[in-house]
Amino acid sequence: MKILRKERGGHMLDSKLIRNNPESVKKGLKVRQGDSSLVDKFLAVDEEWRKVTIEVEELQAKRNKVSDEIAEMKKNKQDASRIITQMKEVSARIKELTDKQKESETAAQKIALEMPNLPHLSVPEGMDSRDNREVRTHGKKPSFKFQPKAHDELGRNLGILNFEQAAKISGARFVVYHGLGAQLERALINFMLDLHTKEHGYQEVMTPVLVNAKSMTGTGQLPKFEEDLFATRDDNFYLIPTAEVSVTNLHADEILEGEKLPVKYACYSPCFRREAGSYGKDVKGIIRQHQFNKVELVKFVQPDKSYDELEKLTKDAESVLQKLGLAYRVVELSTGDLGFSSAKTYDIEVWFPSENQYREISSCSNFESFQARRAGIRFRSNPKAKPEFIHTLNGSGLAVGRTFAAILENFQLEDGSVEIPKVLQPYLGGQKKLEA
RNA sequence: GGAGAGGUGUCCGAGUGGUUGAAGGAGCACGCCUGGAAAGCGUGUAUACCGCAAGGUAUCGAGAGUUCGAAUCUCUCCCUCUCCGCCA
Repeated sequence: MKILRKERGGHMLDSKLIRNNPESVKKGLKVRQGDSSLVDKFLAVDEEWRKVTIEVEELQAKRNKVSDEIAEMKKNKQDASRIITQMKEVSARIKELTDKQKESETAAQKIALEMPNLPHLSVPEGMDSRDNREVRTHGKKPSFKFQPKAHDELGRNLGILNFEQAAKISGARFVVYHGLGAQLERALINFMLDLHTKEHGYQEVMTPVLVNAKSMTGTGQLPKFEEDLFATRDDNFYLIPTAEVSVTNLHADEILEGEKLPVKYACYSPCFRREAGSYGKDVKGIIRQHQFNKVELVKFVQPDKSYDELEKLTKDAESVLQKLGLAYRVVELSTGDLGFSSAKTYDIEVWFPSENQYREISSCSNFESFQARRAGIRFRSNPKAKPEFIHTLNGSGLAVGRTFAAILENFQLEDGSVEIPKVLQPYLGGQKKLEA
């Protein structure tokens, strides 16, 4: 029976919301280019579930009552065999109905887990990324008196990036960092973690990068996006595509104390993505790799604060770019471009001179209670209050490889050397420049 | 990998087939007591689902089974701990 409870809790959207406001849920799904027919499918199965459940519970109530009577009779040495025979039938019927109940339960869950989150009302409506809205820009784009080179060319020439070796030992979409390159990557990780832990109040964690299917379901990667994930062959593990998965699930099936909120974590981890369906896209350089490093920020907050916290989270991520001196802009994703689990997302895009365009380097999202419902993360606003679903947020702070690439491109000199941003120099033994 | 032990409510901990949602204790909350506090005494202290409600149902690691009835019996799995082996 426990599984029933768990599965009910496993819905992404509140099943009561779907039941009571099917039209607004449909609208929400439509506006983000989702499949609104899922609502009617869910409702049909849910109705069946409720019908069976009511009957099951009535019979169970009867069984419980008669069982007590049988116990009483036996105690008084009375013959109970007639009732026992009757109850055999009742039990058989319960079994039958329970199977049916489980069936509709599973079906309802399957549908519900496929439903994406509903967008927040402030999110601009749109079909796709072309309808995203620029919120602000920051920093001055560098101007060059020469043709700026792409980061992969710079990295190769400096001897700090080696794609051939990576292809040899692994395959396409991998890279090997050498010497100061490896050190720069490490410096960036340390710089970001120090900034977020010392100045922004995040608690540092380091988690497993291999997680189970339950965790992947909790944050929304499963069941729908299995093809994007790497999995281990002989054990039931998935490699995390982002530390969001392991960090958010840190508090799965927990009830947090309201006074301790917000809980904020910063986590460095390697991330693994199959990039299925992105063949031919960003094949050059380190922009799109199967494995990359990222410092992730994750927050658990009270629902009424989550949108303020999203603004703060985005600014925390932005401050990394500000300190590094990289030009960027913040973009608000339209309903059509929103990630599966997100209610609202800001992308931070850093300037890439060789491409003459901004590219995503961070994605900051408010998931509201979507992940909390799937993962069972709740809080009590005070010790006596009823538990409520918490709101979860996360954002890259930042994608390290892309930051590495942006530094090479933005701070390159005509001779192919690269100036190291001041804030990173202490992390590199005072080194001021990358030179061949 | 081998051998063994164990998984019960916020925590500790009883419970081996019948009013056990679950003894007892701790903690916490409220009340009494007190000049105030401690002690002491009393009361309360899970979650989810269905239902307008009354109420009902479920939950003692997970799943399956035996039974009229399972926290208690059987099987499978997961996890934790101890010892041995191996090892960064």
